Amino acid sequence: MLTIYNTLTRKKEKFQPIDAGKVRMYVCGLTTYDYAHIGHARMLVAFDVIQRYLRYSGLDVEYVRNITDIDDKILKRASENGEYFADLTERFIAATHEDEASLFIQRPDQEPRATAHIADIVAMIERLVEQDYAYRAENGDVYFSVKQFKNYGHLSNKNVEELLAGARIDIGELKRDPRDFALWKSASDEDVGWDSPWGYGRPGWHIECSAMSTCCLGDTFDIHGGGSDLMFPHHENEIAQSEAATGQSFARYWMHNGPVRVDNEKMSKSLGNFFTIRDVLKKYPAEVIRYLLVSSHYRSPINYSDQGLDQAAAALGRLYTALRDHDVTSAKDLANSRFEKAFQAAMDDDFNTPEAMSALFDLARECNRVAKSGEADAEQRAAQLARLLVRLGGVLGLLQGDAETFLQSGSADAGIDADAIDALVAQRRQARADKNWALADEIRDKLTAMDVVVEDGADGSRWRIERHGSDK
RNA sequence: GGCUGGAUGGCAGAGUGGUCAUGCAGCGGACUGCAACUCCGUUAACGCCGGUUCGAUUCCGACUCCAGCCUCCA
Repeated sequence: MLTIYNTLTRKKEKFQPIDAGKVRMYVCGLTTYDYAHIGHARMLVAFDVIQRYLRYSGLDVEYVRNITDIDDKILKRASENGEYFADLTERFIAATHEDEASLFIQRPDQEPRATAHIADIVAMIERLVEQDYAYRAENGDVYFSVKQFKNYGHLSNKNVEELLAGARIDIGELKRDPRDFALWKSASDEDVGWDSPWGYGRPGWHIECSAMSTCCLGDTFDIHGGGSDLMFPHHENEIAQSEAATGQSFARYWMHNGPVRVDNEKMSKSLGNFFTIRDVLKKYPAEVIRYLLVSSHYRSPINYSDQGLDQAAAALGRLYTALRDHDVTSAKDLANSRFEKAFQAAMDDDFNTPEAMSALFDLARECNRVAKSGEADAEQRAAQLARLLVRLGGVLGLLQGDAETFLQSGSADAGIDADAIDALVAQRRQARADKNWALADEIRDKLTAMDVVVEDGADGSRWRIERHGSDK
């Protein structure tokens, strides 16, 4: 039985979809004016794993993740670059899709863009205005009236009165109440914008998610996700807008992934302490990054460091080592093994990936043990275990590559010369055949200097790369 | 200040009222020309102070420290 930690109640709850067997999930995606960083990757991977596990569990998933392709930061950046905003966003949407593919993140079922839903946004604002939940200011801005919505602050546990005390009151304020937030921002004719009943302008940030989620999934749906930093005010505002507009309850389960930290501070654009996905891909294989992101529980903060990536590489290497030499594709697919049960139990407990991973390591050990047991059907059984390892790894988006390829891969920039390494290994094999141990050791030292580890087996030697990202 | 969440062995990171997390590292052994890989065994932890309990790292309370949100942010 799947349980999910619901931010709304601050408790783990039994997951019961609105329609049996079907899950509708909306996740707040990226604002596309720059390359995605590891903090974004964390969100993308977390919900990718969730989505994969829901499907693995036999549920029919409709996964929607939006793209914010119009907002102040986009316009500012486009203006700085001297380019049309849509050229900027198209470029970074394409770049982000590349990064997602690198990290084995599956595409959502729908990926709505704000600019393609202006009519839905306007329609929702109209409903809010009609019901007095929103009002037009003198300059054409439209604001949501927070005090009109009784449940405001429920998700983030904010006291509306205290918000008022702390709110900034700008000079020349157009809002009736400082807590109110913009649904529609007026724009001058030369700015990017769309016509609306309140004049030329563009949508506020929060309303797009209300409009797109409702549009794609209905007034009420199962799961709404996003980074924990979006809880307030973004998600709080979404709830207010959506429930005010539709009169229906909005999302049932709210899920928030934890931040990525660098030196104990949140990685963020404003702090400037971020590493883009592409930066890190130059130093480490994509799967290592993904492993790092899955090796902590999705709600916990995760620290980003080269040391962490090195450890992730070592751990992943262990799993891939177990897969070597086994004919996975033709092996029988094991069902209902104790390993899979342990994996499921962990994942059913609010997607506890670290614990699920421990089941994978137990499985890898068993696979190694069986393989060298010397029993008659050892290889066959080991291959079955390996196949299971690949299948369960796949639920986490891991272990889908060729084992030898992974073990012999470095970073994109490592410049590994496999031919040269093979040549040295061949020389060493001859030296060993000649029992020239001095020469064999000398060649091994050379390989070690190249970050290559040789492993001598009964039927020849092979090699793998030992990664030391922090040394470079 | 308000609201969240956290403090676990050398590092990372789960979890549990009394018995194994797991990975890396360490130690002993098997294997190996020596190693590596692998296997077997093994060391080691639960911020601080009280309380509940036969027994708490796990429940409750205080304290200290850390982080996130309260302003754009995954």
